[in-house]
Amino acid sequence: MANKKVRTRYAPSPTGFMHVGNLRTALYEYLIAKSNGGTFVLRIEDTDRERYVEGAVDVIYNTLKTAGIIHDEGPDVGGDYGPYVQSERRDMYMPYAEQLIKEGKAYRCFCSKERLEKLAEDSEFGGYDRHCRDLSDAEIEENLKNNVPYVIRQKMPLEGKTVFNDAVFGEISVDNSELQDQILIKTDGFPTYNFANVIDDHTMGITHVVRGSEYLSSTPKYNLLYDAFGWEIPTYVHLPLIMGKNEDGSVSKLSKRHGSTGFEDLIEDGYLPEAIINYIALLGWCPKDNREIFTMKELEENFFIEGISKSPAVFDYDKLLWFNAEYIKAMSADEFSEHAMPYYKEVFGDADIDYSKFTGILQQRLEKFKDIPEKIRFFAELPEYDKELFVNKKSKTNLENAPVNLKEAYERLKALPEWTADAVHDCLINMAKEKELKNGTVMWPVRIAAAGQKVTPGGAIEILDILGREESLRRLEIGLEKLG
RNA sequence: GGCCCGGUGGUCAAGCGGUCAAGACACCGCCCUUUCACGGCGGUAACACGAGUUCGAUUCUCGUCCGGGUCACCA
Repeated sequence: MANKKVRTRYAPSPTGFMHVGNLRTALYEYLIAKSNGGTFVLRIEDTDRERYVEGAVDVIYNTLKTAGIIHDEGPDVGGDYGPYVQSERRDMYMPYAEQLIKEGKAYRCFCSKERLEKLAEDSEFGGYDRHCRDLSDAEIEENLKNNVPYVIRQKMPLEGKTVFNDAVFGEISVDNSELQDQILIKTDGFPTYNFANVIDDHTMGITHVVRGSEYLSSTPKYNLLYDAFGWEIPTYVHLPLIMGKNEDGSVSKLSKRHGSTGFEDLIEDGYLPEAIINYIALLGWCPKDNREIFTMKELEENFFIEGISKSPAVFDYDKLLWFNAEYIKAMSADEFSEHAMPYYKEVFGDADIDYSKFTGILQQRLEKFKDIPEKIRFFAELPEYDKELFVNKKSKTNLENAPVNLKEAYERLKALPEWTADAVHDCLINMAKEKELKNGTVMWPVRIAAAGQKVTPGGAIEILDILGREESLRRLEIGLEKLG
């Protein structure tokens, strides 16, 4: 086994929605494969036609692609173990079930739905009573002849335990008496999810079955199937659940009521794919050196199964936001501008503007690109504001000195031969020095007049520089009017 | 309810018999500073509980409690 090449698979149902829990499962499957030089397979489990959603498969492709989780084999890229869409494999399951019948490990169950329902109502013993397990050959022949619909069930051992070893949770033991004679093939001839899963995983050579811990207690059923066929049981890697925090402080499995839980929702909310991946990689896994920032490549190099945690983790949007800001800060200026451009345009339309200056003031203080418009809107239009904004204790400004200093600054700026950031800077700093004032005493009223709001990205000098001479002076005049 | 799993600060988490119980996010304070941020420094805050085993338990065992998962002709 040690030498066997690792193969993992991600087997989503096309529902049109990629939950972050599923995304993390896909990520870990990918990382387990890649960190071992293995192969990552994508298999689409679309047997449930009733749940079929138009375009849902594309959502899967697009999500994996933008997330950087690239599969080596799959419906779109092919491979030696196809087909990779379950509905195209439907004919291969029945022979396996029939083989089990022949070997006495499974049987046809002719029980009607009504009988089963009654059974569930009547007894506190929930489950099938194995009524058809020991039908005589004659009875079976009779039913077959009369075309009585049937399912195929597996014969579970009546006593003993099934024990297996999970790579994360360790040894798990379940009494066989807990296990029902599970259905392998449904009345319509289609395999159940569990059965198809085992057949597919085996025939596709999957070595590591990675999935959420909700499968932990049903894993013995899978193993009994592997045993029945005499197949090697794969390595199981069960992942802890991702939880969401409820308003009352309790936690439960992450769902839509906790906020955005789909990959596309998160993107829509302004989170970068790299940040999302980085964050969820650490939600349930910890590197040896406790590092936080990882590119996908670095994750591939550092991931190891023993680092996976057993306990469920609460999804923390604050931490995700921090990752997002880190990724924004780490961008080159050009990269930042490229991401920011749609938002710049949202505020300024097609105006001819040197946006690089915006990038300069925004990059270090931005958490999400979608926050840009609200941060720079005041450049496009001076907001209504109250003159009380000119009062700031720390800068030692008040309604008495603000008009005086603003007036002085205005006159000096107006006389400036050229309007550059340096020129404006020197002008205002010199004024403060000459008047023996704190820099802030001069800067504060200027910035307030120029911006019309208390909090701004960048200071007075950057704002004046971006606004340009004409608009700057106009705004300062408005400020003086307000104060006068 | 039966069965399975989990339980270190508000959150993510290191730890794997002997530590003053790391680190990150969030929060608070200070510094830097023309606001806000960024950055720097510092702070508050945790081993669910009770028995064992042991010279010594956050680490091992059992019980209790709490939390979650699972018991389909769904996937």
